[in-house]
Amino acid sequence: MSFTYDYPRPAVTVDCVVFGLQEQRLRVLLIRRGRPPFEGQWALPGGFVDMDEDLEASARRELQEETGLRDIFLEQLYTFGMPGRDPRGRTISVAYYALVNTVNHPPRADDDAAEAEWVDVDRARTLAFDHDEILATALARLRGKVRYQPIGFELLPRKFTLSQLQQLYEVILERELDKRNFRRRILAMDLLVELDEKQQDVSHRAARLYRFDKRKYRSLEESGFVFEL
Amino acid sequence: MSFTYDYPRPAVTVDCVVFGLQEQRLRVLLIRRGRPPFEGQWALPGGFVDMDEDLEASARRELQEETGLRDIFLEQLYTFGMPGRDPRGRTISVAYYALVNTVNHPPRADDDAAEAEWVDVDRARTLAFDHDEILATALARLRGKVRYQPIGFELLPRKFTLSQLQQLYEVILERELDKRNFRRRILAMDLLVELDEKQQDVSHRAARLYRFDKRKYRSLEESGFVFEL
DNA sequence: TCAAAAGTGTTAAAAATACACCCATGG
DNA sequence: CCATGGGTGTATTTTTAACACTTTTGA
Repeated sequence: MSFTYDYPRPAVTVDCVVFGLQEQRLRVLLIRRGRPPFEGQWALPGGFVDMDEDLEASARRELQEETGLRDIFLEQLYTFGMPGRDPRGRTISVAYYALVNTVNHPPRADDDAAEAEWVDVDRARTLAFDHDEILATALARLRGKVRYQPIGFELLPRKFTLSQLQQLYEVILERELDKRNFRRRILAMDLLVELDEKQQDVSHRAARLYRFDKRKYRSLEESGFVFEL
Repeated sequence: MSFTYDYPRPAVTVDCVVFGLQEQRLRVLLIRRGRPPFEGQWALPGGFVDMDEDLEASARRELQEETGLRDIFLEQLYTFGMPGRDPRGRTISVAYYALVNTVNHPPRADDDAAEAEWVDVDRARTLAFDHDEILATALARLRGKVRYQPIGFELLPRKFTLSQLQQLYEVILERELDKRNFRRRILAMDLLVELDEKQQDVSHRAARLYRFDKRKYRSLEESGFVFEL
C-alpha cells in the first residue's frame, strides 16, 4: 500500500525528553537504537505520528510503547525541522518534555525498543539525530520553567519531605539554597499539605511528609497568583 | 507530478502571528483569504513548508510573500496538529509569532494575499481554521515573555521616548505603571542609550529619545543578567 | 496664557538574605 | 553516645510601592 500527494511532504515524528531524579542527579531516559540509522546509539524515545492522532497523544503512545511510561506530566517543547536532521529524508520532529517520579516508574525496555536507561544529563552526549540539541533545549526549558511553575513536584513521589523538595531545586538550578529561607517561602505559598506522616526507615530523625495541593494551586492560579520559587 | 510514500504523511504548514502597535492598541496582522476553505474570512499569514527549507525560513518567506514584511523579530510559538483542524486533511502547523514596528512597516497586500490589515487583537475573532486558538496562545506568550526578555523594543522605532516604552508595557500587560518607578527601573538596567535628540513636531514639551543597546544586553546576558520588567 | 506631556526624589512598607543551634532517631 | 539530617527565629539589607509638583513647548 502507498500514499500519493501532489506536493512532497515531510515525515512528522515526535520525540520525548523524559526527566527523572535518581541519586540526587537529574537524569534523562534514553533508548538504545535497535536499527539504522544510528543503530546502537542512544536516542530519545519517539516515533512517527499517526494520521488520526493528536500530537500529544502520539508522544504519549510512543512513550508507552518504548518505555512503558504512562499518565505522566508532558508538555510540548519545540519543533525541530532543519533539513538534513534525519538522514532518511526530510523529517520534522515535534519534541515534548516529560517529568516523572522514577520511584513509581522504573525503567523498562519494552516492545520495539532494545533497551531503556536513565542517563545522567551531564553524561548524555552524542545522541542520535539532533537529539543533543533537543536535550539541551529541554534542559534550558526545565531550568527556566521550574522557577515559575510548580512542575518540580512531578519529579517527586506524591508524599515528600521538604528536604527532598529543596534538593530537587538545588539539582535542577545548580545552586545551593538556604534551608530556612527555602522552607519559609515554600510554606508561605500555602500549596503544601502537611501530612500526619513521617519518613520511614531512615537512620536519623524522620522528616515530616507533605504533598502538593494541585487543586488549591489551580484555584489560586485563576485568581492571578503566580508560583515563584 | 506526484509524490508517493509507504505511509501516509500529514501536510506541514507555518502560520505567523505578527504583532504591532497602532494608536496605543495592540494589533495583529491578518490577511483576508482569497480562496476556499474559509474564503473571505480573516486568517493568519502562512502556508506550506517547502521540502528543503528550515521552518523559520519558511515562516519568513511566507511573511514576505503575503505581507511584504522582512527582517523582523520572529520566534517559534507552538505546533498545532489536532486532527480535523484543516478541512482539507491532516495538517500540522508550526506557529511563529513576530513583533514589528508598524511605522517602518505599513501593511501591504501582496502577491497572492487578497488583503492584509492590522486588526485590534481584541476584535480579531472567528478567524479561519484554529487561528483563534493560535492567536490566543501567541498573546499569552507575548504577555509572559515581555516581562522577562527585552522584546518589547521590537515594537517601537529605533529611537523612542520613555513614555512610548511605558505605554507599550501598559498596553501589553493591560495595567497602568507608575511613571517614576518605571523610569527608574528601566534606566537602572543601563540598557538604554540616551540620545542627543528630542521628539520633533509635538505640541508640548519634547521628550528625550533613547535607543535600546542590544549589544550591551547580549554581553550582560552572558554574564548571568536577566532583564525583568 | 493655556493645554499637554516631560521630568524629577523621598519615605514607608515589604521582601529577601544571612546566619547557628538544639532535637529526634537509629546504629 | 554519636552521627545524621530535621527543624526553627531574628536582625539587616534590599527592593518595591506610593505619591505631586515644576518645566518646557507649541498652539
